[in-house]
Amino acid sequence: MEQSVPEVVIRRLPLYARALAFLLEADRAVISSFDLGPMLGITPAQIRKDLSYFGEFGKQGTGYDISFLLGEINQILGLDKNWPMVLIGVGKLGQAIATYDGFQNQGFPLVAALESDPSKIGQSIGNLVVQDYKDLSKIVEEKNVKIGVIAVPATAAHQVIKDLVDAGIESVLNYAPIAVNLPPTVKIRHIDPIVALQSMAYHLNKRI
Amino acid sequence: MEQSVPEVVIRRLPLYARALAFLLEADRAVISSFDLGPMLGITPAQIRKDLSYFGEFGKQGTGYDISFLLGEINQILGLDKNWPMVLIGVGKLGQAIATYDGFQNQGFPLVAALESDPSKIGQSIGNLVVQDYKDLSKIVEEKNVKIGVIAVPATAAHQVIKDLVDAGIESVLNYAPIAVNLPPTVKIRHIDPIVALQSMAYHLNKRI
DNA sequence: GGATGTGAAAGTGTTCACAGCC
DNA sequence: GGCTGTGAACACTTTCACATCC
Repeated sequence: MEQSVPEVVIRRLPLYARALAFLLEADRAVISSFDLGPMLGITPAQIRKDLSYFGEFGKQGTGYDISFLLGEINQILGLDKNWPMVLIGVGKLGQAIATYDGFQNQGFPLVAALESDPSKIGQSIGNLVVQDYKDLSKIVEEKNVKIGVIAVPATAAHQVIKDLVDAGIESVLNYAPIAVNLPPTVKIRHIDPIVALQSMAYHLNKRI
Repeated sequence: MEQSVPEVVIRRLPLYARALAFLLEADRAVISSFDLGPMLGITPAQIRKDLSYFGEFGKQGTGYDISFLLGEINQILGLDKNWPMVLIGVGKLGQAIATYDGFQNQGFPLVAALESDPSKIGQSIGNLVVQDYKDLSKIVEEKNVKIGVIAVPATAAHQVIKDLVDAGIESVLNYAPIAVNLPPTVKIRHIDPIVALQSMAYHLNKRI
């Protein structure tokens, strides 16, 4: 049962949740680790091991009840709750983020969009009115925000991350092309297509 | 010297390259692993170990010549070359991708944008004219494309990935919310902010 | 029979610590 | 003195293989 759960395991849980949601949608009721594994490119043993960190969810000889397991994973991840987010930066990228409805739909609604450029403050994007970056702390506190989304230029990103942490943010979704050193209490995930491409380029380059 | 290089190491090289480029921009000439590590949240020992897979680039007592090391890493990753890419899907996300100039600037130019929706074929986005998805293989061959970028809905993504592989694509940058099982000769990287958020939600949820 | 859950084994990746060099 | 490069030690992750249960 529950010991300290490896970070890699936590990163795979969302993939399980998504696959289970898909199967449920397709009216499947039960799935075994042997059938789920190939769908995700993960070995059946790994799926079973991963789930064993949190409990015993399957039935021997049968597999996992999809609806039940999905509910359990959603609860483990906290996806049964809403996690309001604040967006920093409403340039081109920030606007794309603000008008993407996937965040809202998946329980991660943007509740504020902040900018320091005065010419942008007061503008509407999506269903938000752009607010002054200076009000960050106030907004984070008032709306009980734990997640910050960074869509500012690389040059500004380090300062913004510092400010977010000072304001009490505990998780950062970072679209700026930078690396950072944070206290382990603050989690960060980088959305960085260039870095992704560069690591694939290595493999392409090898073949020549 | 060079043995088989762990995949994690290859994924860190782009971060080293970016940091070195930044330092070079700031007119720094030399850096030690002890100074570079904290910038990236990576231990100095790891940086040295990573680089040791490819050769000996530093000077004892001094550190690394930034310009030289950057050049070496760029060469290892193949960033001294251009890697043309083909985009599949020109919906909202596809359009954002097509008009983002970072790909072009970093040596990953989009050379074609494909769609199967006839109403979109012929439209201009960025500096491209949307072409028929049916011509995928032809375009990949003619323009010697090795990288495909997927910006289609989840429901279509599996088929598109199959088609890309059949057309000879070796690397996939996937923006669709799916997981896949591919032969190890084909590399894939997922850009998936929801999955990133969900794994952070776990840590937020734990504290409650 | 067919699948889970899990210790033990194998395999990877990271850190240590120090000889060697500038 | 200061820093690299690297075997060896350690830590973490995955896979195996099997007892257990439906």
